[in-house]
Parts: sequence; structure tokens; C-alpha cells
Amino acid sequence: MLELAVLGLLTDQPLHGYELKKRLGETLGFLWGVSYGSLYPALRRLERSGAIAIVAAEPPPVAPSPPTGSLTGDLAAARLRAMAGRLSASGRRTRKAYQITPDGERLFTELLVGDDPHGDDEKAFALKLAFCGHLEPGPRLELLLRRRRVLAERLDRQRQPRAMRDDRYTRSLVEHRTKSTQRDLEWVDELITAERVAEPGEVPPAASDAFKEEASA
Amino acid sequence: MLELAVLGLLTDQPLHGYELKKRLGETLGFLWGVSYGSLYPALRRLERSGAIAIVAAEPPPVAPSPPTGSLTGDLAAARLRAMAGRLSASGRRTRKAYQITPDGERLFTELLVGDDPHGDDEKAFALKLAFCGHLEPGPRLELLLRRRRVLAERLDRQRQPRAMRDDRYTRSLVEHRTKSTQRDLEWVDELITAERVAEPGEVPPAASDAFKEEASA
DNA sequence: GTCATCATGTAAGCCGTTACATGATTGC
DNA sequence: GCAATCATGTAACGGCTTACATGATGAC
Repeated sequence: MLELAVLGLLTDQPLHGYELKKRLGETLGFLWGVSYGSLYPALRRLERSGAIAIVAAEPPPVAPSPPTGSLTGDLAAARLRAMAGRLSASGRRTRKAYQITPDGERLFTELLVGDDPHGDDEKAFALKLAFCGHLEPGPRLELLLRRRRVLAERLDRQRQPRAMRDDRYTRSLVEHRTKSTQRDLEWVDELITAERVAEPGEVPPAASDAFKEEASA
Repeated sequence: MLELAVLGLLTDQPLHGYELKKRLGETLGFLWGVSYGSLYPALRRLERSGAIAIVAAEPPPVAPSPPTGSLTGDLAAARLRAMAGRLSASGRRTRKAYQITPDGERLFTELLVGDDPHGDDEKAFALKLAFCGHLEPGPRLELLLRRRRVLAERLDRQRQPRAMRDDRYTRSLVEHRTKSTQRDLEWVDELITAERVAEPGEVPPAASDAFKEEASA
């Protein structure tokens, strides 16, 4: 999950570890906070696997105008330019800026589309959604449809009666969770609808039937 | 978190590890699944710390009528009776049933009321709620009020604009999360209200003001 | 010259997982 | 006697956290 976030941020522009962590806090902070103790090892893993590479001098491709339109993107680009200037003047560098490689971009796509058996379901999807703008319309729709399937299955399970504790707290809890799942499902359905409007055609198989069937239930 | 669940289940009746794991799956399965690899070490930790103890023979206090009213409780009691019968006949036992000790009950209460800095916020609260029926009305209300405070703070944070990614996916995500927090908050408020109806008086300090102030917002 | 900030990393620990090893009991 | 299930445990690993160690740079 950390690697996904890192690759996602580096897709926008090269950054060094410290900056990366700051941005994870700023722009993804509502999702989760990362510590250096996991960030730096993750960067080294990614570098060793060839997904990212240390960029030696200032990065020319992203520095100049025009603005990207992203709030924090331009800020960081400015920061990076300032740094690069300082560095090239002094010739010394203690920081290592990383850029994503073509291999890294492939990995990024895989991580976005593939299912992750580990960790928190919700957080993982939230993170993916935050970065799925980088995806092609096809894979993106796939991602949404997959999420839809997971939620629909969960709702099914939640609706059929199970043995469970039998006090009002547990009952209320179960009811609330079912409602939440329902709303999550509706939300994803909205996203899917918006996606189809923006990108007609390109409908993967197995999609439309299941969609029609359960959307009204 | 595992320990909380174990203590909670053992508060109802003594159980051995295998049964415990089954019950965790059956009655708390909607929360999360536990593996032996964490359950048995947890049981040993709890035993060493004196929170639970191995019960040698069949447990007389819970076996006989009347039914507890709990779906699975009676089932398990039956299983346990069957087991106890078998065991006392043969004199052999490979399984170790555990019962909660007075120390364990204290620990259980602490775990329920205390805040856990670790792990998943939502799951932890869900688990606590599922077991808070064992709590005194006072501590229970405290638990709910604390949860309310956490959610109110989160909502505050979510409502004030932050720097973040600026595509429609992220925007939709943030909006959806804010709504979810709002609904969670309303839900907890309902629980609190129900609590006050069931148990008038007993209002801890610092509670009523904050409640009135934000409940209408 | 010293303090805050920038910047990179390591070590230990937590809390859980999967996979593996082992053996008793029951039913057929 | 053989398989399924009951039952208990260990080993290795995963991914993350906190706390710690270290040092450069810029501001005053």
C-alpha cells in the first residue's frame, strides 16, 4: 500500500524522501500517516527492484510552466526548483530525489488494478481511487466494478441472518454496518455511472448484467 | 484487540482454544477472522498474566438451565456439556478450557474503556460495542461519549479545507468519507440517547455541554 | 555558535498472518 | 485401519510503528 502511494506521488513529479513523507501527510493524510521507518526502507526496496531511480541533477521535464492545476503539485515543484538551484550552486547534495521508471509505471498500474489480499480493504480502495486518475478508462472501470462486486457480496452476507451476540448493542452495530455497506455500494454505483457517461463504449464483459440486476435492489 | 475479544467470550462461559476460534468466526466473524497462530499465543499470554485460568473439570456454574437467550451461547454450552461428559468418563483430556479470573474481568473492563492507540479505530470500537453489554452503565456511557468525541473531531478536520489531490475521484472520496463520518456520529448519538433513556442520572461531567452544542450542527 | 528545520537512516517491537508439525478422537 | 475433524502449538515472515542516531543547512 505504501508502495502504491509512493509510486502515485512520483508519477506526478520526482521527489525525495522527506518531501514524499510531507506530501503523504498533506494530500493523503486523511487516509493515513506514514513514518520514516517505513518510508525509507520502502524507497530502497522500490529502487532495488528498478521501479524508481535516483535522479541526480534537477529534473528538467516538470520544473517549467505551465501549472499542473494541482494545489500541492505546483508548490512542490517550486520547492524542488529552489532545491535544485541551491544544489547545483554548491555541488553538494545530501538528499536523494527519486523518479519513477517505466517499470515503476507498470508496477503502479498492476498495484492499482490487482487485488491486494493484505491489509485494510477500505483504505486500500480509497488510496486506489485517489490515484486512479492516472489509469486508462478501461482498467479504471474494472477497478470500480471489482469494488462493486466486493461490496455486493458483503451486503449479501450481511443480509442473511447469522448467529451472533444478541444484545441491542450488537444488533445496532450490525444494522449500522449493513447500512454503511449499502451506502458505499450506492456511492460506487454513482462513480461507475459517471464513468460510463464520460467514457461510453469500452464496457468490459460480465459488467452490465450484474449491474442492472443489483442496482435496483 | 484479540485479548479483548477472548476475554469477552470467556465472560459468557469457559471455552477452549478451538471452540474460541470457532466462536470468533461465528459471532464476531463480521468483524474479523483470527488464526490459531495468534489465538494460542494470546491465550498463553493471558494465562501467564493471570487474566484467565485453565479450568480442569467441567464448568458447573454455566452448564445447567435456564437458557441464556443467546443464540450461540446455548449451542456452545451444549457442546461443552457433551465434551465434559466425555472427558470425565475417560479421564483423558487433550484440550484446555479457559475461564476468566477476577483479574481478567478487571482487565476486560480496562480494555473496553481505555483507549487503544494501536490498530484499526473502527474495528476496535465495533468490538467494544459488541461487548459493552457487560459494562456498568457509567463506563458504557463514557465509552460512547469518547467515541463521539473522536468522530466529532474527525468531522471537524474533514470539513475544513485541506490541500489535496484535485481530481473528481479524490473529491468524491473526500465527500463520501465526510458523509460517512457524519452518519457514524448520528448513529453514536442515537446510542447515547438510548443510553440516557435507559439510565437517567449517572451523567459524567463534560458530557452534556459538548453533546447539546454539536448535536444540532 | 546555536537552534530549528531539513534529511536519511537503523533497531526493536507489535500485532497479526500463513504454513507447517503433531497428535487424539470419532465415524465408517 | 483410515479419513475427517478436533485440538494445540511453533516458525517464519510482513508491514507497520516508535524511538533512536546522525548530520547538513540556514537564520538569527
